[in-house]
Amino acid sequence: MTRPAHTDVLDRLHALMHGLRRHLQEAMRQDGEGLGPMEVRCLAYFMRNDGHTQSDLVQHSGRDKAQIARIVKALHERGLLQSSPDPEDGRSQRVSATAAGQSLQRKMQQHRARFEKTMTAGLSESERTTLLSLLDRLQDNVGEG
Amino acid sequence: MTRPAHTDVLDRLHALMHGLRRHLQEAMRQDGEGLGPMEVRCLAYFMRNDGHTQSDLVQHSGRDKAQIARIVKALHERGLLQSSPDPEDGRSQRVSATAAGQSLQRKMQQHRARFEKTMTAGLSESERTTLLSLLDRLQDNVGEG
DNA sequence: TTTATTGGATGACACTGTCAACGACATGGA
DNA sequence: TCCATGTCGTTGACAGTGTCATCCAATAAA
Repeated sequence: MTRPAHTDVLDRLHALMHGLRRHLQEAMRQDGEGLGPMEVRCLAYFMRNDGHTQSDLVQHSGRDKAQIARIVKALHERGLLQSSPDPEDGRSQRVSATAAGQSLQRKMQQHRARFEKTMTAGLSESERTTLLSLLDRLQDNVGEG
Repeated sequence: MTRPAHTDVLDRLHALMHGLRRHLQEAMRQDGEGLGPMEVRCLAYFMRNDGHTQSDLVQHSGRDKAQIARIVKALHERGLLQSSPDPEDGRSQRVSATAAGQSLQRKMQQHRARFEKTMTAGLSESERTTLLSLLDRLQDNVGEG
């Protein structure tokens, strides 16, 4: 008899992410002016790292630079990000969030925080810590390939 | 001073899934005849639930029926799934995996199991159990909306 | 100066997820 | 029986995401 499957963690993670995306995208549509999750993340990055470049974000996030370039462009066109040429490197643009971008990002961050709180409801502080550390260890195991 | 962010779990899960998708898609390209992850899942479902219908899978997975329909169709055209009309309901098709589908799915399942093993390397059995139970509790918290 | 590298933009494509609409069949009630 | 309503499955359309390859301009290295 074939064993049912040693993929419990995988299955759980997948199911969890599915419900998670639905929830967050819902919230973003209501209150996020139609921004996608990645756009929110990108905005958050440049709010926390004012004046960084696209490349910085590419390196930090591990995402494809094409994807980042398009997201930055879209946020720029919406007036949520602004860029100024890097005085030390003519290829780079130093990116930062506009006032509108900061305001919107704060609202989105509250959404995310509220959602995380809902998701982790019923977990004690030590359970939460345990979960975080376990997830980090999984991440370390798949990080380098 | 603004608090850094109470979205640690969210962030971890997101990062984890990103690396995870890359790994699995890589494996599927090598050894999976170009099947997408969802196609593999779908195939696995009909292998474990022989003779079920598309609707069963829709209900079980929570996915959109349009998505399921296209995946089933694709797998059908590749000769990995076969369907026969339901004698009790002229609208339904009873779906099952062909021999080729079963063989391929077994290979994919091994990939998934191996990957899960890599991912959870270094976790003791009790840690693994703890992780599963914590993930389930998160799932419960977001499951119903 | 010539060459290699890097930041960034763009095109192309695949996978996923979602919504709307449709045809075919099923079922309940008038 | 006939009609309304609901369900199974199909298809079209579209948005978001992830990836690869290519290109330009500017910089750094030879």
